[in-house]
Amino acid sequence: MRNISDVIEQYLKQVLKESQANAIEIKRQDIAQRFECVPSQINYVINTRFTVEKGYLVESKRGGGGYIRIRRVILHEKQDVLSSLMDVIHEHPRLNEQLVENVLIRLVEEQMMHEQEAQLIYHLLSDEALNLQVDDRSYIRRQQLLALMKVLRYRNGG
Amino acid sequence: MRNISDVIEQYLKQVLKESQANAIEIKRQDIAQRFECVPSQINYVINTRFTVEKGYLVESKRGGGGYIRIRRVILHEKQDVLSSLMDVIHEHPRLNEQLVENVLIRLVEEQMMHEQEAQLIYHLLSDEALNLQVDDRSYIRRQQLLALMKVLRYRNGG
DNA sequence: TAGTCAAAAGTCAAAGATGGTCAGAGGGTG
DNA sequence: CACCCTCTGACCATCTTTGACTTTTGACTA
Repeated sequence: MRNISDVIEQYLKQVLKESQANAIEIKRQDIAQRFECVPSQINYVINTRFTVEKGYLVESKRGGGGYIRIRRVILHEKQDVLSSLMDVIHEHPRLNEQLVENVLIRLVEEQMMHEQEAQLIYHLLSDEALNLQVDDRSYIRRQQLLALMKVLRYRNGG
Repeated sequence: MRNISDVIEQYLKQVLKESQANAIEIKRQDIAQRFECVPSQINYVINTRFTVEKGYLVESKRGGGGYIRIRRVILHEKQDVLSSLMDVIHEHPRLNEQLVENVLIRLVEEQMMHEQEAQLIYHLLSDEALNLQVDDRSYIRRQQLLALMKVLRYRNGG
């Protein structure tokens, strides 16, 4: 294998495969030392090889006792629904309650989330909760709906 | 376990669980000695792990015969859990990710919402989604958490 | 009773321990 | 050469650990 990133990637996937749980916890510094590279190389490997699209979820904690946790997740099969909804969200300059409702209803219809969850989120994104200028409301809604889509991508085994 | 704070946290929770009453009384110096750390480490553990929103109440007394008493708050009415959390949300000037997480975990523990719902909301309220100034983030989180409480109130028969 | 002292616990800021980011250098390939 | 990955290191953010200094409390003493 030519580059160190590929080697580290293989190593991490191997460890992941061998672990009972579908998750591993590593110390960045340890891995860097093992492969004699700078610590930020590990971030590079994670950012390029362990992305959500590829079915991995990464969490970490800094400070004493810090760690990086890599989890294997199952991607939702309806990625196309999500990307089409993301397009809608991007294209609309103004995101009003009606649009939020439509998006949420669609997600429920596609069985990507439960009625109750949609209900909750609808309230969080209501005009009442987002007591702001129209533009700011749109901004928050856009950000949060996109964040929602991101979570729904895997929404399984996580 | 990764760091001494986590170890002490687990220990205290264990002792709390094993005690008949839902409260324990410790001597700071004793705990520090047992875990070979400085006494103020105990304060750190208490301040970060036994907070009000997590459902703990801490009282103490200095001087001879001093102690630290940790009490697990047990609220029988869901209504009480909600209003206690609303108080926390109102009182905190800054609502960071950690506090949001604590509140959501508490709501799940108290069986007022499902794990997955908490997961979704956590992501909507993350720093990443709320890409704003600190104060604006706090404002949105406060508004939305309060909106959440409101929904949970009638959803759980308040 | 008031003052003093020692024995707790509290506070806070600095140091330590991790991980994250980003821009630029390095290197391989069409 | 141009472009796209990789690699590196300086600088940043966050969580933990430590210790000096402060406050509170109760017992003892004058």
